[in-house]
Amino acid sequence: MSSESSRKLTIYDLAKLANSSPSTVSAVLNGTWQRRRISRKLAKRILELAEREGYSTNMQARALRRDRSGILGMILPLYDNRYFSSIAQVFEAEARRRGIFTIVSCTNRDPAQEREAARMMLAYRVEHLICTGATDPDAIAEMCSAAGIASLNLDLPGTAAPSVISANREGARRLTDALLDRLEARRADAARVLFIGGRAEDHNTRERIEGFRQAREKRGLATAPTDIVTCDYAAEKAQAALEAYVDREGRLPAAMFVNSTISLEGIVRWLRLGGHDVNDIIMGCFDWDPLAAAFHPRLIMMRQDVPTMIARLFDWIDVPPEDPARRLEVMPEIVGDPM
Amino acid sequence: MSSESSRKLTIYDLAKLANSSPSTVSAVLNGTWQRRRISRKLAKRILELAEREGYSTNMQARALRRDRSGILGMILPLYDNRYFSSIAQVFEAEARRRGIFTIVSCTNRDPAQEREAARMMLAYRVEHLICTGATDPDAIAEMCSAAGIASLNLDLPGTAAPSVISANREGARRLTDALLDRLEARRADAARVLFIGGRAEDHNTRERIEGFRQAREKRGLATAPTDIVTCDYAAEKAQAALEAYVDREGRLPAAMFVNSTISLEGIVRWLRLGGHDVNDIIMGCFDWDPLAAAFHPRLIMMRQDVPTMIARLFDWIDVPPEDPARRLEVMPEIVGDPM
DNA sequence: AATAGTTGCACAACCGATTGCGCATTCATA
DNA sequence: TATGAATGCGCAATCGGTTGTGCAACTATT
Repeated sequence: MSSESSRKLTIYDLAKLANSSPSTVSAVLNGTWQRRRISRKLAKRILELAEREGYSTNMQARALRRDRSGILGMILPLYDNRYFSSIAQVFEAEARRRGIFTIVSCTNRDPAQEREAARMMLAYRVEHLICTGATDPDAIAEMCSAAGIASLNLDLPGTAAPSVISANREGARRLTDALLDRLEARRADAARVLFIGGRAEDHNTRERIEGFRQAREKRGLATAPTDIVTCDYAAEKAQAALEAYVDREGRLPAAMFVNSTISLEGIVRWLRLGGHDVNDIIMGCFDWDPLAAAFHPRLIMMRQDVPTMIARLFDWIDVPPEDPARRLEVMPEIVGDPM
Repeated sequence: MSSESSRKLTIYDLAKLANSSPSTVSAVLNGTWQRRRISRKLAKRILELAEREGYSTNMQARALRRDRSGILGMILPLYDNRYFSSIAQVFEAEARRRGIFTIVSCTNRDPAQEREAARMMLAYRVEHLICTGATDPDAIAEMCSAAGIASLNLDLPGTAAPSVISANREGARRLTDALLDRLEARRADAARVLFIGGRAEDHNTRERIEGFRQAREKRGLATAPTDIVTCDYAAEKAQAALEAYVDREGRLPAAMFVNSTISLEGIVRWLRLGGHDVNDIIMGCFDWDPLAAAFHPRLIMMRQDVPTMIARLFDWIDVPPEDPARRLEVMPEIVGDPM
């Protein structure tokens, strides 16, 4: 804490102050001093000195020499929903617990930004790159493998790197079951169930649609193409899509499978604006938001198990799977009173 | 893209391939070649070569030599609300536009984590450190100035570094005015207005309380200590605090000034659980969340002007203010039909 | 043809840490 | 007392860029 003289303190300065050598100081500071047979006494003296002078290792120099940055990179579509923000937070927390530094960058579901962010992360020589919800995970996996850096996919799977994702199909089956149970309890027309939100070309949406279809099929219900509206995630798109659906059908759906909280926002807004009671429609959302739950306690939500997903991710950071196309599904949890 | 032979390509490899020297390659790649009088022809050849071979600058080496990392650091309490997540996103977007790399770290409103994150960022030699909503901004500002690194505060002000914050007092006055207008329109008892959420020791909460008080005073209304409950931000705390208030007063408040969406969550949940109609209470929230707005269109919200705040922040990154205690207030915007 | 100025590039010394290697001491053993 | 092993530490090369300096070769000037 003393002598904030002018420039940053280096191991050379410390060596001079301690009447020792830079290599010794280095060994002491990075904990390899026993292996180098530095005496405990000298080590202690140097450590105290470093502490007193407020020394901090220059990570650039260390990274350069070690050829490892000690940084973990993650790219993320957005921060603005509970799922992704929780991914970022849990990821950071676990990394911090391990003393690893993280760099998180959001890329707005835009393939060009994803590539650009990946390029930057590779330039900073991150040790692993986690691609979360990437629109083109394989493109990034290839950039990484060309650079000799391991990459992992999260949330949306790829074929060129191992992937940890939610069990979308099974989760969707369960969510759909819950919706259908409620419809039966209410003796409503189980045909009028609408799946809304997401992208047809995105793996998770496809899986959820398949789960939706299977759950209905099991009860002898057919699913028509008009029952499924993959209008992208944005609130405005969901709003417009619901309006179009109601125009066409002439009435509201009896139940809805909403594919994200962001879509939910548009749907709730449209219902409000039209003077409808949100509670008249049985709603499930494949996502979780506590504020939505507070406002609408009858809303059924699938909460994706972020802590487990991140834990599996770190398992693979520790021990990379041999199969580069390895895929692991983590079961999400249904929240909100199912009946 | 060719020859992903084995190791990462360096300027030495490129120099050999181009029959040139590392210094020339370096100058070409970082754009200083004209100043060094490298011929246009050679520059072009080297650039093409680098492109073809997929060269990427080792940022650690560059940072070490230049003694500047090209990284901007930000610490943040959390990602899980729209205000902070939007700060992170807008900050990143602007930095990306300028070709600057960012590192964002969330520190859970915990002073120890804040210091630890700051220490890491300083070790990575960030060029500026932005402290957002820090519980102890001055401690971090001092760490930074000891390390010779500029720091700025965002959202919560400090005295040791310049601060960009919301105009909390004026915003709170306006929000309170809107609440009181509605109360009058409804001929409800304007005395029963509750300010809830936040921390008494935090600058923003104090300012908002002062604005709340002033707006009421202007209408001849006194504010009692029991009208103000700074129970921290967490949903559970707000829930418990509201319950205690209602127990004591024997009835619900006529209106509420809720100090954050996270507190709002607890309040709405408690009202729902108690079977109350959320619409019976006139509510304002000093924060903004589109999902809440969709569910509760009568809710009045103050949306903090994140784009402007970030723009001012970058103004100060470009040209640091002379006064280290400089403070700038950015006006938030009232959203939701005021009447 | 001699001199001065310009053009075009390469040399080599850094930046701050890490690490293989080797050289003095000291200690144990014969 | 000589010999071998163990102890304790410093030397110097290295990671991959950046940048001050210098030196040819070429052009313009008188």
